[in-house]
Amino acid sequence: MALKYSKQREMIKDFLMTRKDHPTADVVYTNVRQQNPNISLGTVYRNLTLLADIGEISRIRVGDGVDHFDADTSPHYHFVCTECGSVVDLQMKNLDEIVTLAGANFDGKIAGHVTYFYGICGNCRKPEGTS
Amino acid sequence: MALKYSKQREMIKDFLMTRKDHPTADVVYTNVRQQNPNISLGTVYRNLTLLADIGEISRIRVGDGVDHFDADTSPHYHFVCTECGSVVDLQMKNLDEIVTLAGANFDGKIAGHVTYFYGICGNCRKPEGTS
DNA sequence: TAATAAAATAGTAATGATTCCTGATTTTCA
DNA sequence: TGAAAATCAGGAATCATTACTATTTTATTA
Repeated sequence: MALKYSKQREMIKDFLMTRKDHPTADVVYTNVRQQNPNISLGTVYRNLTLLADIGEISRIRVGDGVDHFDADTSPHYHFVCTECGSVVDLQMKNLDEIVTLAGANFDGKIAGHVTYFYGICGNCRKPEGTS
Repeated sequence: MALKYSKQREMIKDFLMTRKDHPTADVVYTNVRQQNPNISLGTVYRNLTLLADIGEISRIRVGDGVDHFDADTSPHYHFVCTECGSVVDLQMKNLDEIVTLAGANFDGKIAGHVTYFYGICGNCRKPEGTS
């Protein structure tokens, strides 16, 4: 079970760290392939899952049927554009206090929450040809 | 495009209304099949999507890779058990004010939010054999 | 009520994201 | 260096969901 170094894993992590958006496995694959044309899609998936499991990256699910990945593991919220599908970070305070609200009338143990916002992003909002 | 009556659609909606939990398409399928053994899985998916599109039911995505459906379309929040995977309703106030927080430092237009909570449900929390 | 157009169905094939499998290659460390 | 363990490439398999098509239902209208 001991983790061993892998060139591929390093490339995947490095690529993810260069991106402010939150690429999908397939986007990671096509990009990393430009440096290493032999890397396989399975390797990308396996390493993204591994990195997420050990907490070096985080997996983002925003209901579009595809997992996104983020090299920034600090807690923060995301916005999904319903027009272009882009996923971007939001600058806002943490909302952990809502867990208390949720637990008030509940007999289980709430460990955390998942929140994301949706709407039209700044780019899609601008009409065509507006400078 | 006019909607026509369909026995299958009625059965699906009726079944969903009897459930407090939030069944997946496959659960709907196996249950409705007890009344109508000829119904096809495609018909279940098509009608669930149609009913969700016209707002008669709602589609719930809680990151487990499977869509859940809910006959209660009023806005409310869900809890997902990380142990047994069950999805249940939470009794708590609406959190729409967080959309304002999210929009404060953002140049797009935020239309809404998706929030769900996770942890251990009341059933899974109880040790075996405890009465 | 019969004819007819539109919508819906059953059954099956196709899709797309992701995971699994296998034999070959790397990494690690004694 | 040598060998065990981890990782890889490539491809097959899985699983939820959607698409396709010939047939059946529903609704409308003569």
